[in-house]
Amino acid sequence: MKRNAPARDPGKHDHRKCVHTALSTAEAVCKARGEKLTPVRKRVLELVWASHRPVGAYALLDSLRADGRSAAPPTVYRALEFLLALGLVHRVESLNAYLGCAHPASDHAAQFLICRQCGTAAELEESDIATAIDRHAKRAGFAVERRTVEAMGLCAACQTA
Amino acid sequence: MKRNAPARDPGKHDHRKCVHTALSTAEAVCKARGEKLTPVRKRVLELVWASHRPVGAYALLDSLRADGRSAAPPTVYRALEFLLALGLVHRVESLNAYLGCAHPASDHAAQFLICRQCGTAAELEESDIATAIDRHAKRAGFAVERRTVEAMGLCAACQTA
DNA sequence: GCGGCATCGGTTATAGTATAACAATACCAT
DNA sequence: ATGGTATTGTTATACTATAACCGATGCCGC
Repeated sequence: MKRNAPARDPGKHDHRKCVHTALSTAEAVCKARGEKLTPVRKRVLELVWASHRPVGAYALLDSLRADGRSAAPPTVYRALEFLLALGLVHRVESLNAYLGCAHPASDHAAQFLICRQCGTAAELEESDIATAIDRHAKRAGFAVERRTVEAMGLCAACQTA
Repeated sequence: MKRNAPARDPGKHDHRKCVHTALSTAEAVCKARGEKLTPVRKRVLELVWASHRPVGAYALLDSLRADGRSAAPPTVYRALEFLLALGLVHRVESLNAYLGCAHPASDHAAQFLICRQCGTAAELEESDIATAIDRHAKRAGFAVERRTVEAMGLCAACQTA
């Protein structure tokens, strides 16, 4: 699997802007919730947003160390825990990896489309998927609290290639 | 989380029969596909079916060793790989654990309802959930190959308790 | 200012999950 | 019996995650 190319065709979006938006939103979310976006947390968020691919915790750790920062696994896991709690990043269960959240403002049920070829992940936020799950769960008497929905396959670009 | 009680109210189903059915079906599936259900594989399947809870690979390993069998991680991972390939067990991504498949005959898209209290997992097989995912994926130009759908929450029994 | 408290990050150690690589064995077909 | 293939044994190691403890920092009330 290719993992080093840019996450999307660079012609198709300004990734710098992408990251900048994510960081600004994060500042706003933290302010609103009375939480602090410390340098470590901010840097981890920035690193997660460095691509549109889910990133492993240890890859983030390596990047922190490359910054010259003293870091150990708890450093990155604590930052991720914080960011996850605020909905600023998602965990991709089927990859044990983390992804920047595209819509952190809302307390949403997200779904992911993960390309097995290029590794990019797109985030959906379709309420009817969540609703369908909840409906069948309810029929079984089950009270849903969290949903994990991840589709593996090929993105548009990798299908043609 | 309670993890030692029986998976369901023992009055509600004959679990011995449950396991027996799973093993017979497995024999049939293997025969039909020209694969061998060796003693290790059969035993791992039986252990996975010992409860209606997802079981970790290392718990299976401990059980194999308790049998007096010489076993190491690859022993159980190879058996699981085999059983997964035949659709006889599922992997629950959000728990890194394995669950006997309730409907191994069909090549189905399964969904799971996992109780965070008692640890039991119920398997659904609702085509409309898969269809909803596929529909939104298609709109994004994404070709779905596998879906992971796992709902965490409280089962009927644990809600009343 | 000072003490007390809470939060955060650093550090070490360890738990938990999974696979690579190679050796030995069992099984089957000829 | 012989050779080939599938399976299992064995050792080592990689990858993912958390526990526990400590020191630094900053804030708050007095």
